[in-house]
Amino acid sequence: MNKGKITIHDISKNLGIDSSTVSRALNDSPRVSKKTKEKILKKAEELGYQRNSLASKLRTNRTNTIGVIVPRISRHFFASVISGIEETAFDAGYEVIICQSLDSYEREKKLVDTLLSNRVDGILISISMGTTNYDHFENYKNNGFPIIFFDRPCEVSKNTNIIIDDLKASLEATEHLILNGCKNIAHFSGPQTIELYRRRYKGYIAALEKYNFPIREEFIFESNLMKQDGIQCAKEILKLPEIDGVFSANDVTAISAMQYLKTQGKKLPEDIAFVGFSNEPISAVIEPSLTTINQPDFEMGKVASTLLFNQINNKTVLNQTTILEPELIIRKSSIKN
Amino acid sequence: MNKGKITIHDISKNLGIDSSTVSRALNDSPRVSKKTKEKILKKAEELGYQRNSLASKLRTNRTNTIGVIVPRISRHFFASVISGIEETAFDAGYEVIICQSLDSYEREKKLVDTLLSNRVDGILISISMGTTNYDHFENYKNNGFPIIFFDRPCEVSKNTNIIIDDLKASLEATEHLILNGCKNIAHFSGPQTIELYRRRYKGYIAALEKYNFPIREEFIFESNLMKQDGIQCAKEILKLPEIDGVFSANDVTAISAMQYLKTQGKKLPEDIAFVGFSNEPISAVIEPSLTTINQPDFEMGKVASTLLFNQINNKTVLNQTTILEPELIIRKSSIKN
DNA sequence: TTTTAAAATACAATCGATTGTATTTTAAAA
DNA sequence: TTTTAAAATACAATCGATTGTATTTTAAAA
Repeated sequence: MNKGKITIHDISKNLGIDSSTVSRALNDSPRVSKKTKEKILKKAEELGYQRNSLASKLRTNRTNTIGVIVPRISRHFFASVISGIEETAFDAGYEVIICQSLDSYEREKKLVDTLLSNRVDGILISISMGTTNYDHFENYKNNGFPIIFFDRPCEVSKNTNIIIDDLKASLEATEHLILNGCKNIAHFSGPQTIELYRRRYKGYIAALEKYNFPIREEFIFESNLMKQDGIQCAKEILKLPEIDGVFSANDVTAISAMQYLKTQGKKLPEDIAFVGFSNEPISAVIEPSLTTINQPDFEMGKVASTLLFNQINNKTVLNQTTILEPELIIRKSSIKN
Repeated sequence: MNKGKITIHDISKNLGIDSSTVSRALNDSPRVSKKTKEKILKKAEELGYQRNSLASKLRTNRTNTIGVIVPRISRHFFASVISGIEETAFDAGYEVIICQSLDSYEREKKLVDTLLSNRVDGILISISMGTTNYDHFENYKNNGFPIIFFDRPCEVSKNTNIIIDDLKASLEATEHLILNGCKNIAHFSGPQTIELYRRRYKGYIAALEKYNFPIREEFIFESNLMKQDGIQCAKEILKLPEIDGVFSANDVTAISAMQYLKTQGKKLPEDIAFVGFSNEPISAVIEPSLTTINQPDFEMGKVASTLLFNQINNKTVLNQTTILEPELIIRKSSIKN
């Protein structure tokens, strides 16, 4: 029936009140009398009026919307960051548009474009693994558009980044293996094009150096840290029987490696101890349960969004890196009795 | 510097070409000559023009955007459904706005409202656990607005629902426990206000009836199926030592119950066999690995979105339920040697 | 009761893109 | 070279809400 949506003009005509007054009434402006407001609100309800945000956003040049781009929403870490963002956003009266880049550069670029054409007030992004070119951010940053990078920072030029102290956490994780008797510790590393994995790598190296352990290139396995990469790494490890500990740059790879090694008759943690990174929910329930680094995910979301809202409202761009503290969660996979 | 965004009017003035021609050129209309198009495209690029989707959507009364509301994006099942939706949407040239209701009725209502005020062309929704009142859908449905319900259908009046065959799957799951020697099978059930959990409950009952097993009320535990509910259920089970099998309406509860029972010295599956529902990734890696029902998640997303796009474009509302086939994945938790 | 200030409401322009219609330009036909 | 049809471009209205300014109404003060 009622094909065309009800507009303020319908209410206006219906009541013989100018649409500007209707608009002000619906926005609870003090310029409209109580009596008129009530009449308008009642009629709006009656006609099933629903504000057209597109028109409102176009006119006011303010969308009260932010965009969030993460590699994948299914990752527990990102889902938690998003929860943190949404909580802050809700309180601040912002809408949140969630997007996943699936770690593809092309997709990420397209998403940034779509968000901007929808005139979001700011963007929070954890850049995709496939991204090595940052031009699509530079343009907008130069115009003072608020973009904040979290977890996986933007490496070029000055930006507002929110990261965790990967280096320190990785050093601690590796040190923990050393203190638990590991002599030959391998590292499952991610793509070195990504700053975050370089920091984790550096933490591993720093721990070895601290204890005067030799750095052995053949103990370092670089991959995309997917499930199948873990199996591949595990196979390589079996060729190097002296390896008695692994610090993996994420949980997923550690877990798939562990599962494979178990099928090959390895005893964990007795033969090989493991420490992961991220504290995926799965880590707590596998056997042996995985020692890992817990990241302050929810907090990261809150911090990132709070900073973004500040930038949006004060128009002050900080270009400053905030570092949050992660925490080593000790479980069974790293304790050789 | 360049505070105000570039519009077609800037290009228009800059080249002395009317803005309508600029608009048509940017949309590759055949009404503009090749030469003019090239000139306009070049200038647009040069000025860093970016279309204002808000204005475009307002004018055309078409947003090419759909909204998706799920209880939580972190749930593997929903993340996969979303991937399916996004794939179809991408091919069809639609934007997707992802929202999570966190199983709250209030939040869900607000999200529906926000999506509609942003004039999405249609909505895909898996209703929240907290939702028992469906008025917020009825209004819009009556106006012919395309809404499709998936996984957790809308129970009132006629709607387009896409569900899996929960009853059949639950029957199979329970039957599987019976065939593997379980004599006293408990059921962890969800809120009976939700159709989906009623169907799973019915499947459980149907299996018992098929094999002439008595239905014992004290073996049926209703909860919200969260992690802590599983522990609670496990505690109850310990008081009923005759229970030798459990069919749980989701994996999360099954897993936390299993973990608790293990700490209490129970042998799984020897003492108590388990079958879950959902095939969460975690199910494959716990010990014993959990037998469960795999739902065609990605496919559900594709089917739901395809149906939605049809409704949007043909204006034909089907009000028809599509039932997809789930699959029993047999792992170790249910096989008593 | 008249004057005046304040309160309430109306008028009109605007945000940026789109689109039906009118006008101008170009090229083909006479 | 003039006429005519087609191609290209310009004009102007519109989508729905907002907002600065102008006008009208109301209520208080004189």
